[in-house]
Amino acid sequence: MAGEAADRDHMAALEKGLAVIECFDAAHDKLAIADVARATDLSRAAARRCLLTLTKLGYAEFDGKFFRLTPRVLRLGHAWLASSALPQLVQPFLERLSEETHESSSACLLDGHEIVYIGRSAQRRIMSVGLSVGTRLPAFCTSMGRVLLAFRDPAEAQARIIAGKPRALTPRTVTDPAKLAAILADVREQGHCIVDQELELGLISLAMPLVNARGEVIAAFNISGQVQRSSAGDMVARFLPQMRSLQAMLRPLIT
Amino acid sequence: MAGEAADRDHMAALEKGLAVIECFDAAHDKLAIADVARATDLSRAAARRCLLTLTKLGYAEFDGKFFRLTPRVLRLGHAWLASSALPQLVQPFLERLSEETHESSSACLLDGHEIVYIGRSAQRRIMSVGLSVGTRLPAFCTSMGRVLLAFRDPAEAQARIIAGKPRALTPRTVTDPAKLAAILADVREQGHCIVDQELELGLISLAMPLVNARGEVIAAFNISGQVQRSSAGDMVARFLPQMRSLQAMLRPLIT
DNA sequence: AGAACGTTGTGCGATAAACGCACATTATGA
DNA sequence: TCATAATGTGCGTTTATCGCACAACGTTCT
Repeated sequence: MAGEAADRDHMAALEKGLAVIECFDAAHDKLAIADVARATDLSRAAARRCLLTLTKLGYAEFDGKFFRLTPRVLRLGHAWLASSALPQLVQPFLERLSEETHESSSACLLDGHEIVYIGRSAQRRIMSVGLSVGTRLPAFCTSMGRVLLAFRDPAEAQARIIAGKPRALTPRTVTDPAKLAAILADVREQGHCIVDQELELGLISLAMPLVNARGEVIAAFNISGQVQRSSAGDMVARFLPQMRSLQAMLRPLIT
Repeated sequence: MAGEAADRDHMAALEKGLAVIECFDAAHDKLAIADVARATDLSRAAARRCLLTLTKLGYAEFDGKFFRLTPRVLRLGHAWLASSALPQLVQPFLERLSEETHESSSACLLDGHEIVYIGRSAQRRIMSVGLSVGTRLPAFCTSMGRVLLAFRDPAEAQARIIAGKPRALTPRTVTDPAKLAAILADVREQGHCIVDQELELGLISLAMPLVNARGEVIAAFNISGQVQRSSAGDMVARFLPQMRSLQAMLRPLIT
């Protein structure tokens, strides 16, 4: 067992196939071969081979003109959901929190410069886009994202922010890395983060870290509501105690 | 444009990689190379190449001994969730139904001989296994599965049942294809299906089809509870009206 | 109608990528 | 301590993948 393996063995076909799956999204529910080739930067022949293989395996279907994913691809994401303890652990707590507060609550992880939802209990539809497990949002302008960035090495957080090329999503979005660094320092000190309409106008959100038994921040959870129902100050006053209690309750349960 | 393409181009590497991802599940959250090779019937070398590639792409991680999936694989399942209208449409309705009834409700599709959860609102943890979007259960012994089978061609339903090799999950599970066929006929006639502790002891579930604007059955939804809280008859009496109302409400909204 | 364009399916030779074996090395456990 | 099993690496072989070129097809112009 000597040094690390060279990247000599790199299954290119697998990489291409996964890219093909990922190029389907809300705006592109059905795609022709040429569309996929363009979206993935593959040759038409390669895109076609991928799509044909995916169809043969049941992950996609073809109506003679367009390809479309099938629910079978859920197996892939579910492989992680089922094999990871955290989502199953936090989901019932989110549901209770959501029921008690009559607001939506979520939990997520940091992945690169994005946050990934791993649990959610919605009270009403609050955002224009639907949120669900697996949804990804930019970390720099979300309450949970800022929490997760705040509890990392500042240089690394900065790098992740810049890697995400922050763009303003509302007139209130802070995109300047220096200002964000100052905000993260505050978040780290206070132990929670509130984001007021920086992701979407009318949306306000309060997040806290999820800490494991060893004291490491491994995820974040939040409560979000509409600004006309509660101001930022309101939310902190009304929900922070319950959130702290949930945080403490989960801490010894997370390995 | 002549006859159908031969399966000459079949990207074997893609098939293997997807199989590797899917071999992770609740019972196998971290796997060594040899474990994956056994689970997928690949050679150790091939399994290793897949895992290395997945790691390089960020879908898996390696701690020197075991491989583990990362939340990045959620991108794959999310590609379908985002590109399909149905899950986003039904989720808020499930949450309302669940809130009104104080019981858990779910929606699912039929995929082969299994049902796939595409939405869920849990009121409390009722099953020993955690249910979430992407979870798969056998169709033949679940209320939603029987609904979805009942509204298909009986011969096809029969074929799907047999393909699934029905096994009894509780002492009450019906596994005989002939008896199942009779049950499906009843379900079709009544328009709903109740399953009483055939999936798990103590669990009782009432399902109905989700019908689109053209009158086609495309999915199913259910309410499930614990037998000590409500008998089968209770559930039909208490929940059927609300479920019928939800069914009618959704019908014109589903394309 | 006819032409020009974009898209698709197919075949094929060339290339490199994936294969699977063997060997050395290192845990793990009886 | 020895035996078993798992891992990393290298290499010759095979075959899977590539990307081009061509023909067929549908659309949209003039």
